[in-house]
Amino acid sequence: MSQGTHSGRGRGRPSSPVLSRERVTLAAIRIVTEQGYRHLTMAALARELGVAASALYNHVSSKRDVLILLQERVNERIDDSAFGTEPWDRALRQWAHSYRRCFMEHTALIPVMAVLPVADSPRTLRMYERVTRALNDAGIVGADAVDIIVGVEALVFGAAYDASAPAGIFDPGDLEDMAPTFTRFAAQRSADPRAAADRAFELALDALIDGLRRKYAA
Amino acid sequence: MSQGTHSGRGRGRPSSPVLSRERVTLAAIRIVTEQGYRHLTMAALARELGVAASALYNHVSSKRDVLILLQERVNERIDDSAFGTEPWDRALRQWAHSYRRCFMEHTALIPVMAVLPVADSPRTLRMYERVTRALNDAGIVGADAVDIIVGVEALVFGAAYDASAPAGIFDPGDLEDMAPTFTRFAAQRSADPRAAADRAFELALDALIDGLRRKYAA
DNA sequence: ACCTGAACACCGTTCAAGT
DNA sequence: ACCTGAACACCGTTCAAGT
Repeated sequence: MSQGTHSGRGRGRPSSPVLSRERVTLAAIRIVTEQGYRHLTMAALARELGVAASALYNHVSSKRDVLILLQERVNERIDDSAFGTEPWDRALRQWAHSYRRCFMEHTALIPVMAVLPVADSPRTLRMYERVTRALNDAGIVGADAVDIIVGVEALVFGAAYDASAPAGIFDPGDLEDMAPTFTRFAAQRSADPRAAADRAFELALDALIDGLRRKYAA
Repeated sequence: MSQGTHSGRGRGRPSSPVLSRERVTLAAIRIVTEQGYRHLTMAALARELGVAASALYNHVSSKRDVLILLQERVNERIDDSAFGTEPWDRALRQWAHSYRRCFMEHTALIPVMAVLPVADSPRTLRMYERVTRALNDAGIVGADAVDIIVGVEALVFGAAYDASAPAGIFDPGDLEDMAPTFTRFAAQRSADPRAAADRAFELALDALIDGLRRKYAA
């Protein structure tokens, strides 16, 4: 579970090492933002850092480990501050919006993130604690509070995929005759697919939260 | 877009070919159900069919193409029949449940499915038409109808991931002190994580649909 | 038209050897 | 402790050659 040989604080020669988990993480972020996840390979990571690929394994245990490091950084930017100031329903809404925005450009992390034990991600755990506490203060306790987190997260992940989809996925092409009603209703989508994805998410999220509000009304 | 050299209906010698898109699909399903997606490689697929890996490329254009074929088969089993008989809100609920059940064991297909143009998937398009039509009959028209599909789908995909997660992902381990409230609320989850995932999905879906029902009340 | 066999350009990961 | 270089066991895909 706990990997990561930390650099030399002991005595002995001070031959300060080139690599560290921190450096690996930063290099990974650079590659991902500049070239995309397709180009994030152990070889590319090593090249970016000016070392042999095998050297990376002194600091991370696998490529999955690198993805977890990356996920931790992305998670850091999710804004959950509203849980301190706003009523729970408004805070939940703001949190979900920020959450989705963070993962829209990082859908490659979703399969990792969605099944990652919280024990391996302190940031995530801290976030969950904050949300749970706010729900608790609002009278939503026990399994229900966790279920709400899980449910909202599910919508967020799915919506992040949708937002990352290429334009025109709802264009039926030459299959139009098969789905005349859908084609007609989906036509506007092609104009601004990004805005359409935003609206779809907002519609679902607002309905979800409205349903929750009603269920847990004070 | 249209690949797939169909087998010989013409004259010439009847040297009936070994492969076909159908056979490739069936072999892929066999591998996936018996060994899991990790083992689905072009080499394994070829071995299963008793041919060279390069032979596959006479029938599919890429591995992604195989995954699309697979997705088409999984999609086939989603039950949308309730849209013919039940009120739209109940039908939506039943559809979402079936949808999630189908993709729980096929989360590997979600990244493909979520960004796949409907023009490449007749089954999906037909399903969308059916849902749209039912919503239309209930007075929900235009972009909203498509947004509802997209929103429900997002929740379904995210929830499918959650349901496929290994047991104990909400166990904080030695980080318990960091999140006491969350730990307490999540404790029950470890007993039966499958049932917990089901409940979380149901809670979110019911809230979502309740919110929609209220918004589009007749 | 459809298949084989060899080859290509990659992957992630391991490990003996060095300092 | 940390790095290199070589090697391993794979990937997906292409293509000339056969029938």
